[in-house]
Formats: sequence, C-alpha cells, structure tokens
Amino acid sequence: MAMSLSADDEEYESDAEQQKPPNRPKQKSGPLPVGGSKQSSARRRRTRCRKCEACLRTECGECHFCKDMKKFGGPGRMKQSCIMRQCIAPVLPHTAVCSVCGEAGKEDTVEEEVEKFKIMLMECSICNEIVHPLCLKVTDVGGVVNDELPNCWECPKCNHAGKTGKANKQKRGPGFKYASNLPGSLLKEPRLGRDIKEEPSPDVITPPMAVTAIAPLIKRKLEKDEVPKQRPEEPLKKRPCALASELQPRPKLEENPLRKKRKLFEADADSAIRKKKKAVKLDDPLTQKSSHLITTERGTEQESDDQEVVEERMRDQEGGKMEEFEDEEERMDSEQTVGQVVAPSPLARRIHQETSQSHNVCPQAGPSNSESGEKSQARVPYKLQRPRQRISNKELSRDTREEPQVQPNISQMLKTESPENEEDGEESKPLSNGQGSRCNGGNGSDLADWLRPRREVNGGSPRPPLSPLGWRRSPPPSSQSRPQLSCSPPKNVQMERHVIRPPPISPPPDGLPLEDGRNHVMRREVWMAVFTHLAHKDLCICMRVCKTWNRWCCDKRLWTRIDLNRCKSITPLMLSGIIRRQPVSLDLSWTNISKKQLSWLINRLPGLRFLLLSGCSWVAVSALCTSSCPLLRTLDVQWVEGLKDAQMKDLLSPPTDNRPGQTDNRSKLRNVVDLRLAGLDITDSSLRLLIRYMPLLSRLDLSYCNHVTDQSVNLLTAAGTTTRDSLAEINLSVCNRVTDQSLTYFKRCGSICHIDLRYCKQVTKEGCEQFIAEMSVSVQFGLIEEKLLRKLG
DNA sequence: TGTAACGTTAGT
DNA sequence: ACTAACGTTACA
Repeated sequence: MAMSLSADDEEYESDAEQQKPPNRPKQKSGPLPVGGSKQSSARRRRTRCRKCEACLRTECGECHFCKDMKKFGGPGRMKQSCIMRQCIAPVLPHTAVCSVCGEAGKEDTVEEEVEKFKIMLMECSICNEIVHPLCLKVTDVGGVVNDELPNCWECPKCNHAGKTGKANKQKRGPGFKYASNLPGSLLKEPRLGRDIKEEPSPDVITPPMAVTAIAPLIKRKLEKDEVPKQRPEEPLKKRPCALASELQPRPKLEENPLRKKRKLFEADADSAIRKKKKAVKLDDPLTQKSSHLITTERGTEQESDDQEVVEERMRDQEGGKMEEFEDEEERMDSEQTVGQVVAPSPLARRIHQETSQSHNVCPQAGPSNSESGEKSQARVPYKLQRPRQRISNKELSRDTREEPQVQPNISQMLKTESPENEEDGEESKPLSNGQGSRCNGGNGSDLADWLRPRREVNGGSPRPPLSPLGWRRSPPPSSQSRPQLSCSPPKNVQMERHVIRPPPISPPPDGLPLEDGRNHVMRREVWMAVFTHLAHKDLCICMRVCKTWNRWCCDKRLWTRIDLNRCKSITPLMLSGIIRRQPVSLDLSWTNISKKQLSWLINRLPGLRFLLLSGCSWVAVSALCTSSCPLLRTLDVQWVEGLKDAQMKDLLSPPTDNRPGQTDNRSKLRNVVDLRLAGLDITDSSLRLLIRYMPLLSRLDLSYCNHVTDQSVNLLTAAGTTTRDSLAEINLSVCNRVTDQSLTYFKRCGSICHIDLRYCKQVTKEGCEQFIAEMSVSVQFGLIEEKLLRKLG
C-alpha cells in the first residue's frame, strides 16, 4: 500500500479508494457470525471495558492509528484504536447471551463470588461458546478460567475433550487483539504467540496462573470491577505462559496460550499446580472456601515446587550459578498473606532462600552484580531456548494433557505472584486485585534488584570524571570511554515478547488489613505521606512487607523520577517496572540500553517529560527517531556515542510520513525545552535544526562541543529565530572556539539569564565584564564564577 | 512475515 | 444513522 498511497493528499484518498489499494482484501463473507451460537468459531467480538486506564485515556493524536484517523487528518482506513487506548480487558458485548438459556450474565444479582461465577457469562477460548457455567451441567470435568481476560475460560467440554484451541487456527482467544497493525518492533509480542514461544517477560513473572479453581475466579471477579488487568494480547500468549514455557515444557499452552490456568469444577483441578506436589488436594473448588485451602496448598506446594524449581534451575543455569539477588517481593508474596503485615514465617523464609535461585530464571534478574552486560544478555537467550528444547522432548514423552509440565513455573509464579494467589484465598478480600498485586509483586523486586546493585555498580564501574563545570556536568570527552558501551546494547533482548501493559489502574486499597481482620488506623494517604520520604531503595524494602504496602509503594507519585544512571544492564523486568511506575523523569544515562528497549519504553511512557540518555549509544538513542514522545521537555543526549550532525537530523526532523493526510511537519521533539548536547561533534547544521524544530528551547548545553563557534551563537541568536527569544540558559563551557564575540551576540537574547563560558580559552574576563556593563542598562548580570554569567535578582 | 486495509460488529 | 474499532485477510 505504501506505494500506491504514497501520494500524500487526502484527496488522493478518494482516488485510492477507487483504485483499490493493493491491500484491499477481497471481499469476504464477513467475519464472525453474530450470536455466539455454539458453533465453534463463531465468536462474539469483544469490546472495550471502558474502565481501564487505557480506555479512559484520550487519543494521543500521535500514534500510528491516531494519525490514520480522519479526525487527525488521516485517511481513516486502518480503523484501529489509539495505541494509548488499547483496552486491557476487553469485555463481552452487552448483547452477549448464554447459548444455553439465552440469557445475559447475571452476576450482578448475587453477592457471593462463587455464585457470581456460576451465573456470569463465560466465553470459551476454544469453542467460543458463551454460557453460564451453571447452564453447562457438566460437573465431571473442570473448566479452566483464563484470568487474563474477563469472562474467558476453556469450557469443561473443551477442556475435557482435550481440545487445544489451536484447532481454531491458532486462536488467540477472545479479546486477544493483535496489535499487529502497529508499526515497528514495539508490538511484536502478540505475534510471538503464534510461534509459541512465550518468552519470559517481566509480566510473565507475574502471571496470574491460578492454581485453584475457585479462588481465582473470585479474585478475578473482584478485579473485574475495579480494573481490568491486562491487555488482551498478552493474555494469551505472553503472560501466562511465558515464564512457564520458558522454564519448561508446556505443550498445551504452547498450542493455545490462551488456555490456561485454573480449573474449575474439577476435583483435582489444582493438580495443575501441585502436580508435583500431589500432597494437598482440593475437593471441589467450586464449593470450597478457597482461602485456607489455597494457603495450605501454597505452603506445601510451594515447598516442593520450589525444590523442583531449584533443581531445574540448576540444571538450566549451568552450574546453577546465578547471580544472587534478592527477591524480596517474592518472598513477600509467597510468605505473606494479605493480613500479615510483618515478618514472614521462618518456613517461608527458608523456602525462599532455597528457591531464590530459581527466580533468576526470569529474565528480569535485576542487574547482575558482577556479571558483565554481555553475560547477562546472553543469559536471556539461553533461557529462552532451553525451554523450547525441553518442551519438545517432554512433549514427546508425555501426555500433553497433563499439566505437569507447568509446575515449576507455577511454583515460581506463585512465589512471584503470590499476592495474587493469596488473594485468591478468602483473605483476598482486602486487595483483590490481581493486577495490582501482579504489578507490584513483580515489579517491586525488580526495581529493588536494580536499585540495590546499582550502588555497587556506581562504586566500581568506570565513570567518566565529572566536569568541574556545574550545570549538568558532563563527563569529559576524551578521558574515559563510555562505560561499557562497548558491550552495550543487548542484542537479543526479547523486547518483543514483552507485554504491553499500562500501569495498574485499580485504586489501591485504602486500608491496611491486619491479621485480626481490621484495618490499621492509618489510612493509605497517611502512609503515602510517609513513603514519600523514603528513598527508592527503601521503598523497595517496604514493598516486601505485605501486599498492601507493595501496592502502595508502587504508586507512581513515589516514582516520578527513576534513576538508572549507570545501571549496568537494563533488564526486561526493569523495563516493565518502569512502565508500571510511569515516571515523569527517567535517567538511563550511561547504560547499555538497546534501541529496542528504549523504543519500547518511550512508547509506553506517555507522561515522560525528562529523558536522560547521556553516554548511551546512538543506536539506542535513535529509538527517539521512530518513537513518539511529544511531551518530552528535557532531553539529555550528551556524550552519546556516534551522535553527530547526520544523527541530529534524524532525531530532529519531523517524521516523513507519506501517507495521505499526514502533514505534520513538527518534530517529535518540538516541545523540548531543555536540551543537553555536551560532548557531541555537532556543527552549526545541527544548531539550525534546533532553531527550526525546537521553538521552546530554553536551556541548551553545548559544553565540550568543539565545533561550536561564535558563528554558532550568532545563529542561535539571529533575528527571526525562536531561540533568540526562548533561550534562557546556555552552557558553552569548554568550547574553545567561542570568543568574546559570542557575548555580544547574547545581548540580543531577550530571555537569557545564564551563560556559562567557563574554560573557554578564548573568552576573556574583560569580555565578560563588558557584557555585564552593557547589559546593565536593562538587565543586571553578574559573574558567579569566572566566565560564568548569570542574571541577578 | 509484517502490517495496511477491510467488513462487520458494538455502542450511542 | 453514525462512530469506533475488532478481528481477519491478503498484499508486499
């Protein structure tokens, strides 16, 4: 299509219509029949929940889909929802009815979760049938509820029949919307599903794989009203199974990622989880009071599973030498129940310790302490592959129907996701938010992991000396090389496999449930006030205390600024943690973040205002060329390796969108106010671009830019330029080609109030004094330091 | 294999 | 009737 539509007018659009764009599908009979009858393959189209954060957002106007919309001047051919508004929990349409009794869902008519489940509509991800579980009358087999999607399960019939859903052309399951239309690599994950490979992703760690039948249900229900959890796409493929598949063979899931997690109605439903365990058993999940059951189960199960995991882990990880890391949250998750606000049980602890290693299986595994970036990178792929191999082997030798292969994973998830699981229990009432817990669970630790190690890293890793100059000092050019950039950008980062999930939306619980069932006297906001004073590292520790704190501490208000400066390696889990916390400011300076990772990040941080990428590679920074971050105010790309004029052009130039209707000539960085270009080999040609595309530029750091001259300043302050009026602060320190002449140019700037010319060999003290004298007529400047001029008052 | 485009459904 | 957009198809 690109070609035929390359003409770029809207008018052309009509022509195009007539001419029939290349991609126009041939006429087809039309998608799914309505009515959701029992025919398999007749699927009810889902619709947005209207409640999740994504649904509540307004269109960004910037994404691929928005640009296609007529309202944004596009041709309106794609007909897709704004990327920022991809519903995380698409629901069944209101018109959906039970294929057995013909009636709608009636869960609103009862209070009890178990009852609700029986009369709510459930859509089978395999046969697409929508029914009230109660109408099925099938009690001998269990249904498997898909926690990822509201009202979705594998009905008892299909489950019992061993259908895999794959039959329906690799179905993704209801509500699983591929973001396939999205350009770039950002959203590749969905597709992955197809090939089975579910990769470990941050989210994976938190999959809600339920374990028991009813509990999950209950939980899900609760969540449902609060907040939809994840995105449609992920559910299927990625989330649930990712970890699992990675870790071990999961024939079935593989076939149909959608399927999954919990069994209902099945006496031994839980078997899935405990398969290894076997010790504990649920009677009838449906009728059981899940709470303690779950707890109990967990206890034992965990233990055994953990061991298995460990073993498995050892095997997987050569020598079992993983980096040590603390999975605080995991511990928290596994050990504590909602009500428990304090100390984990010794047993739990022990288990945790024993199994801590296993967690490393997850790609997240925070920053490796001593592991080199490369190493850690390599690790990922390794894991990814491993499982596959195993899968095939096991598949061959095992009854795929069994869920056994899932165990280790599950146990892991239990550990990591525990909050959710626990919630399943009756105790779940307090939070009852799978999503929240999930997020918190996995993320708390991830962050903790990286925050902690970071310290060490900081201490030991080579760091360019700080410049003596104030103003965002920057590492001197020559002296040191950029920290491990050499081994930087992870190549095989599986970003593609990451689930795209907005931050938690459900309101966190307001109270802190105690063991006695009551709430702590201090309400959430009070606690939050306290948390506000904690360092991130401490917040991470707090996140281990209990689920409630875990959620509270993940509040984005506490994470407006995330600093990963010089963090050795950026792991998937960290990325996920970042997304969840939705920082306003993100410092990734001197990290080896890859382009894909950065792209993935910024596309998910709509509120990002400050992005610091100094010392990163241009390859990574180039992600800004293709990703949208219209609200970015501060961009720090100083000392970016390979960033020269040509790259600056790529960075600043408006997107070249040839599609009809695309006439946005504005730069993606048009709202940048503070730009840091220290240490770059850029010339006036880059400055011209700045002048042209950054009309709001107020602070500009050109220190250590050896190509900057008086002429450069002349350009920036020339009549007719926006910078002439917008520039308030400029740093030209260590720009040896700048002379006193530049000072005369600065007199033209109406807003200038800070001029840093320190260490500029050709700038004289006399020149500065003269500037001050001449400016004194209108503005009083002073010398803060030698060659450092600042407006007084 | 990636994704633009489309027919049709869901909601107002 | 209209808009939004889901889920699928087919082109490149």
